[in-house]
Amino acid sequence: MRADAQRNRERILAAAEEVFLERGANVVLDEVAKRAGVGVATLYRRFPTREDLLAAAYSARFETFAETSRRRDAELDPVSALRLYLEELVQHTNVYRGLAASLGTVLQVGTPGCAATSKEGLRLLERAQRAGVVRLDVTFDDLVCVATAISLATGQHTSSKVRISHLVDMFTEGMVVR
Amino acid sequence: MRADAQRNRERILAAAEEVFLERGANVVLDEVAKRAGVGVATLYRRFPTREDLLAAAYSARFETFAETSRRRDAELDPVSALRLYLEELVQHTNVYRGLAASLGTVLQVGTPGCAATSKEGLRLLERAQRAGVVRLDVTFDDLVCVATAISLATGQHTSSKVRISHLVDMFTEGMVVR
DNA sequence: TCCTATATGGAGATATCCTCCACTTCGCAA
DNA sequence: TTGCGAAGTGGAGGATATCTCCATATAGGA
Repeated sequence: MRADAQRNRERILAAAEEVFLERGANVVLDEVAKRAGVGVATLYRRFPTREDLLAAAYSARFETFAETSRRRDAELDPVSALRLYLEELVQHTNVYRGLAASLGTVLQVGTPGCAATSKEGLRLLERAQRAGVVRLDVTFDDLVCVATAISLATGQHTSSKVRISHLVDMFTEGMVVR
Repeated sequence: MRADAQRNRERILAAAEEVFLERGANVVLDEVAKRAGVGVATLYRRFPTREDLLAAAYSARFETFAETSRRRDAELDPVSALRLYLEELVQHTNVYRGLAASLGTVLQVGTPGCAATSKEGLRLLERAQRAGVVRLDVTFDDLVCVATAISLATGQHTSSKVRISHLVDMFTEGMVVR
């Protein structure tokens, strides 16, 4: 990519981050372009769909999230690790209002951060399954569905950390082998 | 309501049912008006928002659904009844492609069928809670969010009865007292 | 039959998405 | 350096969708 294009790409991501934070994941994209000081065409050329932009804007956060999770691996038993992963995934999803409904799509976009997050989730899931503490019929997509449900249930109202934690507990219990 | 207005209302609902089934819940509403042989203004006057129209068009189905659920009350234990309710709610939601995202709003619109469905869900939930088999901190809104998430996760692909059932199981497990 | 509250339709104002293309800029090769 | 082709750009405007305004029509009671 040409240097100027790269520069614009970064400006767009910075603007997207700001605008999504302020006004949610469903803002008019012209607003993002304007804030980035760039034409809409440039934005659409680089990020053909809203999900592409969301995934890219969120990539860095997701990257950090995955890395953090990976790093504390040894400290937690498989179920606690999975539980915490889910809780943090929901919290991240709630950062952009309206992201919940697209979480599945966004995670599939394949941005480095999204890929890392999916990979880490899968790793934790499989670890727990190998340890025989989580049901074998649970898939990573199921986890995403759980995170979506919790995010939908808690996203509207101002971040109720307690309630998120509560719901995560509840549904993690549902996945545990008894 | 004047007789001609009533007639038009019914035509709009019949057209909406057809069009939503064929092309999903996000079709252009002009299409519905055209098929009903009515101006758009008439449609918007009667159903100010898409959700109003969806709720009205879906009212009959939801009515039947609630009634069916109510009728088999004696045959099932509280958890099985709740589980089946959830599964059927998701299946109904998937009938109109794209309805999932509006499920919460639609259920709140207060059409007779929607009200009956909410009421029945709440009844089943409270019955299970009184029987001490479902956690007391689960609300009806949580159920709706779960149904929405499952519907979002399964709605795109056809023939996902197995997957729906699996996800419903998982979430139900989580809500059960152990 | 008349009269008016009620209802109608479709043109068009408004909003959003996305593309086209004339023009600009980068950066390599000579 | 400079020239030049490939890469990139912006914003006007087409396409699509939503929703309203208001001149006109009509049901149905008096």
